[in-house]
Amino acid sequence: MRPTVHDIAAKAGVSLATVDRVLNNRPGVRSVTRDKVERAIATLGYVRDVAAANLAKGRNYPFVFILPAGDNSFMRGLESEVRAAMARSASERTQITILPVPAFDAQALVQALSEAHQRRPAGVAVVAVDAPEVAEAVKQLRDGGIAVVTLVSDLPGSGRDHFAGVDNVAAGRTAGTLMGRFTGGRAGPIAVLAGSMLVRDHRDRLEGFSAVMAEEFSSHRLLPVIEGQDDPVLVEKLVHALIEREPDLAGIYSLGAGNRGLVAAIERTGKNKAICTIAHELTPHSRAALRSGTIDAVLNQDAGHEVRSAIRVLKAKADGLAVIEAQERIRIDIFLKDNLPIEQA
Amino acid sequence: MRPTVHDIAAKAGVSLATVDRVLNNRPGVRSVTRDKVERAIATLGYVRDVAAANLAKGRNYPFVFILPAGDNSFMRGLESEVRAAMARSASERTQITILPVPAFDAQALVQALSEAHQRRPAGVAVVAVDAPEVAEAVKQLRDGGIAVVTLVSDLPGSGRDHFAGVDNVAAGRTAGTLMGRFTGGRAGPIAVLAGSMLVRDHRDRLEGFSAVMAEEFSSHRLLPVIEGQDDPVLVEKLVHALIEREPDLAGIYSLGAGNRGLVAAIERTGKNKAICTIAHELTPHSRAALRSGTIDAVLNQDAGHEVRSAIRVLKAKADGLAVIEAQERIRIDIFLKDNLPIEQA
DNA sequence: ACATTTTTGATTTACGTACATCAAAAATTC
DNA sequence: GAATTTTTGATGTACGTAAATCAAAAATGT
Repeated sequence: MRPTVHDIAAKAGVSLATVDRVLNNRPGVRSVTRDKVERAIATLGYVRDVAAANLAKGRNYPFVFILPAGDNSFMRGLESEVRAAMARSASERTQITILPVPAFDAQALVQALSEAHQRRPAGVAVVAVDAPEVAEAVKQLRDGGIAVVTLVSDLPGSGRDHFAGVDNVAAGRTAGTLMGRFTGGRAGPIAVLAGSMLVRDHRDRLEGFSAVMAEEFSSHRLLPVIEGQDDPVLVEKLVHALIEREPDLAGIYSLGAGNRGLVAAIERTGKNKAICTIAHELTPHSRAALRSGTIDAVLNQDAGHEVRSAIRVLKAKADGLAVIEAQERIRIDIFLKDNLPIEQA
Repeated sequence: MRPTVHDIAAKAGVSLATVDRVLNNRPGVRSVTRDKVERAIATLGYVRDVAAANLAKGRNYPFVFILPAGDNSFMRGLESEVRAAMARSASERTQITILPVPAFDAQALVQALSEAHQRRPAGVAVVAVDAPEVAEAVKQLRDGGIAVVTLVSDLPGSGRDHFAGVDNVAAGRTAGTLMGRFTGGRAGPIAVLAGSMLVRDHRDRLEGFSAVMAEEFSSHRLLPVIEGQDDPVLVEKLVHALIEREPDLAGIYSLGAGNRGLVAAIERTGKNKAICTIAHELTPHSRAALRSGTIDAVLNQDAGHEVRSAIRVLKAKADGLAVIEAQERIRIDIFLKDNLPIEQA
C-alpha cells in the first residue's frame, strides 16, 4: 500500500497536525522536527494523493482563452477544442471563459487582455499578435499573479510563462525541404503566401523556409512574399494573378490560412499537378485538396494537443509547480494524402 | 456549484441510499423510483466525481505489459515509456508488471500470456506475433474477463479489445509516396528491407508501400524483400551485398528495425546521397543518420503515446466503459532533418 | 387481513487530505 | 524560576462518493 500522512506521522513520531504543517509549509514547526518529518517522507517515498488533496481543497481553476474571431478554419477548430475542454471542466476542475477578438488587431487584443485581467482568473491563454503594447499587457497580467500561456503564435519578451505551439522556424524549414525535394528536377520559381507579417508564427515560418531554400535549393528563384490576410477571397485573387504572371511557377508555400482561396485559384487554372503546393493546418478544405492532389503536403499543429497542453501548463503555473518542457512540446505533423487521419465528427 | 449525490436525493425526493443504488446499479429499486432518480440526474446535469469515487473505492488497476526482449532500440524505448508509466502509477492507481519475451517467438509469447493470466490482472498489453496459437491465448484471457490491448503490432481475429498502434498500411503508403517523390527524376530499382514477415506490422507496411509504388511510381523496379530479422549485424551484411549487387540502386525502404546496420552499410559504400533511404522509428541511430543525411526520412510512432493510450483503454475496458476510438488514434509521425524534436534524457 | 417479500430510509464508516481550534508541552526570555 | 512565546498534540469537520447495516415502509401474495 502506498503510504499516507498517517504513516508519516507514525514514522516520524509526531502528530498528524505537524505532518500537515510541514507538507503545506505552515508556520510553527521547529527545523529539527521539520527535518524528522521530511526524512520520514523521503524514506517512505510518500507522494501526496493529488485527487484527495483537490477534493479536500475544493480547488478549481478559472481560465480565460483569448481567440481570434473570424471564419479561419484552424481558429474555429481551436475554439472547438477549447469548448471540448470546457465540457470536461467538471472532471478537470477548470472554469473556462472564451474571449473572441478581431484577428491581427493589437489594440483589440490589449483590451481583451485587460478585460481578462478584471475577471481575476488563475490563468490566461492567448493567441498573440506580436506588438509591444500586447507584450506590455501580458506583463501586467503576470505582475497581477496571473499565469499566461501564448497559444499558436508566441510573444517572446513578454515574460509569458510558456508557449503552447510548434517551432515555426522548424516548420518553415520542413516545408522548404519538402518543396525542394518534391519539385526535384523542375526549375521555375517558388512563391510564398503568408497571412500577415504582424504575427510571429508567419514570420518564423518564412524565415525557416527561406533559409532552407537558400542553403539547399538555390537554383529555385524565390518570389516576393504575398500577404493574403488569411482571407480566402483576397487569397484567391492574389494567387490567380500570381499564376497568370508566372506561367512556369514550380511551387507555392502557403504558410498562413485562407486555403480555400488558394485551392480555388489553383484549380481554376488547371495547374494542380504542375504546381507543388504545401500548406499549413489540416482543415476540411486542405484535407479535400490533399486527397484530390491539389495540395501535396500539409503541415499541421494539433489544436487539441495545444489546448490540452496549455491547460496543463496553466494549472501547473497556477500551483507554482514546474513544467516538464519536453513533455509539452507540440509536434509538427506532416500529412500526405496517404496518412490522413480518419475524419472526425 | 456542481451538483452532488445529495442534490439528486433532494431533487428526486428519495434518500441518499437510493441514489447510490441507482448510480451503482445495485438491486432493490423499483423502476418508477429509478426513473425519478434518473430524471433528477438528467435535469441537474449530474456527473459523478471520478476522483472522489476512486478515492472511496480504493480502486486500482493491475496490468501486465508483454514486451519483446533484445536490443531493438524502439522496443527499449517502448519499455522505458512503460517504466515511466510505472513511476506515475501512484497517481494513476495502476500497478504495472513487465514480462519480457524473445522477439518473433510465438511459443514464448503464448507462455507469457498464460503466465500473465495467472496473475489475474485487470488488463494485458502485448506486442503481438501474428500466429493462431497467440490469438488463441488472447481469446482465453478475454474469456477470463481480462482486457487485452495489442501494442505496436496487431492481432486481428483474436478478439483483442483494442489496438494501440499506427495504421501500418497507411505508413507503408506514406513511405511509398515519399520514396517516389524524393527519387523524382532518377530511375533505378528500389529495395525493401523488412525484419520478419511473421509480424503483422511489417507485412502491412510492405503491402502499403508496394501498392503505392505500383499505382503511382511504376517506373521504379521493386526488388524482392530482404528479411534482416531486426538484427543490425545481419542487416549490415545483407544491405552491403545488396548495394554491391545493384550499383544503380535508387532507394531503400527499411520497414523494420536494425537501422544501425543499415546506416553502417550505406556509409561504408559512400552512397549516402545517391540512395534515398526511408526508415522507421526515431532512435538515437536513426536520428543521427537523419541529421547527417544518410537517412532521408523517418516514419515514427510515438511510443509514449502508445503506452499512455494503451493504459487509458485498459482502464476503460476494465471498468466496462466505452472508448472514443478517434481519440486513441496513434499518429504516423514523419521526421525530416528539419523537424527533429529536441533530444530527451 | 395476514404473512411475506421487496423496496426505501436513516445512519455510519471509510478513502486521503486540508484546515481550524484549543489545550498541552516545550523552549525561550528576563 | 516565573512569565512569555513558540511549538506540538489531539480532535473534529469537510470534500464527494462507496458501501454496509438495520429498521421502517410499502407492495405483493394468499
